[in-house]
Amino acid sequence: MTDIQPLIQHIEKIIPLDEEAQRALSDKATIKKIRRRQYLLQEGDICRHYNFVLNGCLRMYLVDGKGGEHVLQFATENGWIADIGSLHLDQPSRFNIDALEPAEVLRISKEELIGLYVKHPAFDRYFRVLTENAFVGMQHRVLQNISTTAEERYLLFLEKYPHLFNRIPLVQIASFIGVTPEFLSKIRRNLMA
Amino acid sequence: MTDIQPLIQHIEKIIPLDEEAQRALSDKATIKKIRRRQYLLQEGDICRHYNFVLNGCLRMYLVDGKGGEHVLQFATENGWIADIGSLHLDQPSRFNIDALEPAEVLRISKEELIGLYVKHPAFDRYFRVLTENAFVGMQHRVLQNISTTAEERYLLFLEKYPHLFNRIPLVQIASFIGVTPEFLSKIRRNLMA
DNA sequence: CGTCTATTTGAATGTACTCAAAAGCGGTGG
DNA sequence: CCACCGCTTTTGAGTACATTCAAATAGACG
Repeated sequence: MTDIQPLIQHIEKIIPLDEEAQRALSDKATIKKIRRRQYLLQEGDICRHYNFVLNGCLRMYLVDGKGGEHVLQFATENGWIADIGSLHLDQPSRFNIDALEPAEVLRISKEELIGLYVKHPAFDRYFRVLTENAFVGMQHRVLQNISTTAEERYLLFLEKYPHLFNRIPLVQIASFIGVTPEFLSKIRRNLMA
Repeated sequence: MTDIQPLIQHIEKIIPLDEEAQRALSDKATIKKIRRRQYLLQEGDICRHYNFVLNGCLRMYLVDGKGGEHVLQFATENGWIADIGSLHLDQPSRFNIDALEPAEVLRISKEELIGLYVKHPAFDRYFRVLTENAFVGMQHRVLQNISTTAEERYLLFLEKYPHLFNRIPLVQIASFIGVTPEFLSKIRRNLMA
C-alpha cells in the first residue's frame, strides 16, 4: 500500500474520486525509485507505464543521428511522463527517459489503466483532460518554435517554468528550447547587460 | 438529416458504433459550407465546435505582433480542426481558422459531444485516441523544429503530407514549417539541382 | 489582355552554429 | 584544508543557415 495522496490530490483538481476509485487506484499504482542518470525508459524499449512524479526531476529526450540530445519534456513533482505513442501502439520508443535528479515515481501500466477506465469513468475524464492539456501545451511550443527567436523562447521558458531555472542545467534548457548551450550562454550574457 | 457516413467510417476505423450511437451522432452533427478565405473561427472568438472536414481544405494559424501568419495545422478530407484550448476552457482563441479551398465541415458543439460521451462510451474512446494521436503528432513536430534544418523539415513535410504538395500554396507550407517563403523557394531550387 | 497574387532571384544582413580553448564549480581524497 | 578531477559554463573567431527588402517573373482568373 503506497502513499498515493499527491496523485489523488492532483486528480481531484480536475474531478472528484470516490472512496472506491481511490482504493482501486492505490491497488494499481506502484512506486519506483530512480537514481540520478538512471533510465526509466530506454530507446528501443516499449513504454509500458504512465509515470507520475512524486519528487525529483526526469527528462524525455531523443538522440539524433549525430549523437545530439533533444529534450522533449521535463517532469517534476506532480507531473506525468511517458512516451504516449509507444505506450498506446506497443511500438519501440525512439525516446529515452532518465533522471536529472534522484526521483520517485508512481507507475501505472496501460492495462491497469484501461481496467480503471472501465470501472471508474472519472479516470477516463481525467486522462482525457490531461492529454488535451498536454496537446495544447505542445501546440504553444510548436508556435514558439516557428515564430520566435532563441532569446524569446528562453524568456518564455523562464516565464512558464520559473521553478526550473536554477534546478536544471543550462545545457538541458538549451536542448529543450532548441539551441546550442554555447549560444544560450551568450543569450544570458546579453540579458544581463 | 445530413450525410455523415464519412465521419462514421472514420470513427469505425478506431471503434465500432452501434445503430443507436450512429443515430445520436447524426442528430448532433450539422453541416456547414465555407467559401474560400471565409473564417470558421476568428481570433478573439471562443471556439464552440469540433469540425470534421468532409471536403476542401482549412488551416488554423496565429497572427503575431508584426502581422506575420504562422500555420499550426492544415485540415483536409477526414481531418478534424478546432482550437481545443479555447473549446475546453471557454476562452477567446488566439487563432484563426479559415478556408484555403471551399469546404464542407460537420460541426459538433462541446455540449453535444459531452452528451454523446455520457450515452455512448465509444465516443469517449474515439476522442481520447484522436487527441492522443494529435499529441504524438505535435511531439514529432516539436522535435523536428528543434533538431532539423529547414530543408529537412520541408522533406519531412512532403513525406508526411504528399497529397498537400501540389494542393497548398508554397507560402502556406513555408509558414507551417517555420521559414520565409523566399527561403523555401531557394530550398526547392537546391533540391532540383 | 490586364490585373492580382504567388513565386523566384539576388544582395546585404542577422541569427545561430561549430570548434577549440579557457574559466568556474562542486566533490573527493590526501 | 587544499589540490585535483570531472563536468558545466563561458568566450571568441570563423562559418553556415535563414531573413529582409526590393525587384523581376510567372500563373491564375475574369
